[in-house]
Amino acid sequence: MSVVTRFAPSPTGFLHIGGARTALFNWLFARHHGGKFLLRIEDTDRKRSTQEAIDAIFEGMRWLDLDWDEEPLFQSTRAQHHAGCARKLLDQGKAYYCYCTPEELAEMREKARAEGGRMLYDGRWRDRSPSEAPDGIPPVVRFKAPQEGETIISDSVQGDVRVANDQLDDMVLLRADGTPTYMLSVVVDDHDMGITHVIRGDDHLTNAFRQTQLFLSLGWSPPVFGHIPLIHGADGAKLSKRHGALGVEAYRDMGFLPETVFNYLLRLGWGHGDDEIIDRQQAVEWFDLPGVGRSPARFDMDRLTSLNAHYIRTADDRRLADAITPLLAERLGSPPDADAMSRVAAGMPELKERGKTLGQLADSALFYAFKRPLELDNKATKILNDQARAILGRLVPALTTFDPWTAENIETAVRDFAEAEGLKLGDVAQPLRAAFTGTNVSPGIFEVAAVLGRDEALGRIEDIAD
RNA sequence: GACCCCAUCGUCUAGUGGCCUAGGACAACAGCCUUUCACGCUGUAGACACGGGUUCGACUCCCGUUGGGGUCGCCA
Repeated sequence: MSVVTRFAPSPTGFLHIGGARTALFNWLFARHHGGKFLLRIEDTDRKRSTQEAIDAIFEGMRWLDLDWDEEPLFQSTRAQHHAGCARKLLDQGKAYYCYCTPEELAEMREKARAEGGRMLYDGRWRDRSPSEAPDGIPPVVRFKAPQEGETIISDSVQGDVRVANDQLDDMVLLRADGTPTYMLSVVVDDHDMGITHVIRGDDHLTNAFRQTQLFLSLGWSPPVFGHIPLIHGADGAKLSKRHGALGVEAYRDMGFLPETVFNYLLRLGWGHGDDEIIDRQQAVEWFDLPGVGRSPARFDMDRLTSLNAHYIRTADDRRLADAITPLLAERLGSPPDADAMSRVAAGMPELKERGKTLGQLADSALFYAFKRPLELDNKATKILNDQARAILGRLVPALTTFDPWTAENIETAVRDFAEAEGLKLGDVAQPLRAAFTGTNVSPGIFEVAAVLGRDEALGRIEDIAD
């Protein structure tokens, strides 16, 4: 059997981190098994669905490079067909009209709660004749669910889960206005799309029972379910806006690389021995449902950040320079010029060892983009006292006597100078750093000097030296 | 409240009855390296929720308790 999975978000908001992981697992599972990964937009709630949300979902998927097969299916376009399936059940006596008013249902739940039972529909119209229908109340169509026995799903993640059928009520298939509900639409679409594996959040586990019954009632065999545990916030509760549950684009904007988010999400609830750094190719090869854990995982920003530091360190220099260009422009107040950017690119091998996010990377690269004379921060000002300025003044001639201008030669020159002057290397290096960068923290100072070039380097020294 | 799910270091996890004096990673702490900051390296601290079984032997299997989570819409 060839595998077909799907990701079916409802476009009522951005692609949040939990949804992204669901998409990731579906994508991985399909790719691992050489099957198809489909996308379905569940926009049946027209009031809450927006084009912005649809765009955000597509964008998030592309950012993570989760490519889908075939054109995305918009569920709203299939409403007629869904309703037809409900009528078929009606004709076969597997569904019925219910004339309860919302008030009546509210009262029913109120009573159930008071009596300590489940807040279920009591099936009061299940066996009543339509001739008893009250005037002026448009009915909904309810599914005539089995009342005895139990429903079992063999979940690929959770194992066999069973529930007594009397714990499940007759769900609404068609609303009073004739539009299909989520329960009906999902089942019909999953069937029509040939979905073999439904991988989704654990919060859908109870829906799986009802959907299984519906599949059976329509004469179809249900797909294999895999309910993956939810992602929780640091406090252990379901990730919500309260916890800063953000869209993937928010993580992009915070300076995280897509491969970081990919790797992080992958390791949340799934593991492969002691492996931590796993690229997409390796993930496709290794991923499978039996490896997915059953307990919820908490979102950990520290770990995400640490992974990002790793992926920045190993990323291509040119790509990083391009990625931080807009951030530099923001900080400078205008786009960095070509000279500035070539220095930034040249300095990238050392810079990327230090930045944990693209924002930090931009901050640390900023001094390369500055124009002379540099503005000194407090630390640099403190370092550049009269004595330090005098030292730098005497150092200048020593920096003009050798070629080529390489980190190695610069280091030799500075060390020789320090020795000749009876100074510790730090007595020269720290003032140099302050002069070159305007601050007290930077990559190795000889590499910085080399990247700046002799003219720029000497210029920056002369700007502050006596 | 009812139903369902879950339970190993602070966090993510390895572990599928003996390889476990429970391994790795992040975070924490100490140190080394060093011109600063990182990186890197070394080390320290840190967990099988509890109670019963089953077994020659349980982190691993069963039951209960406790704790956490999810679901109970004419939302998806």
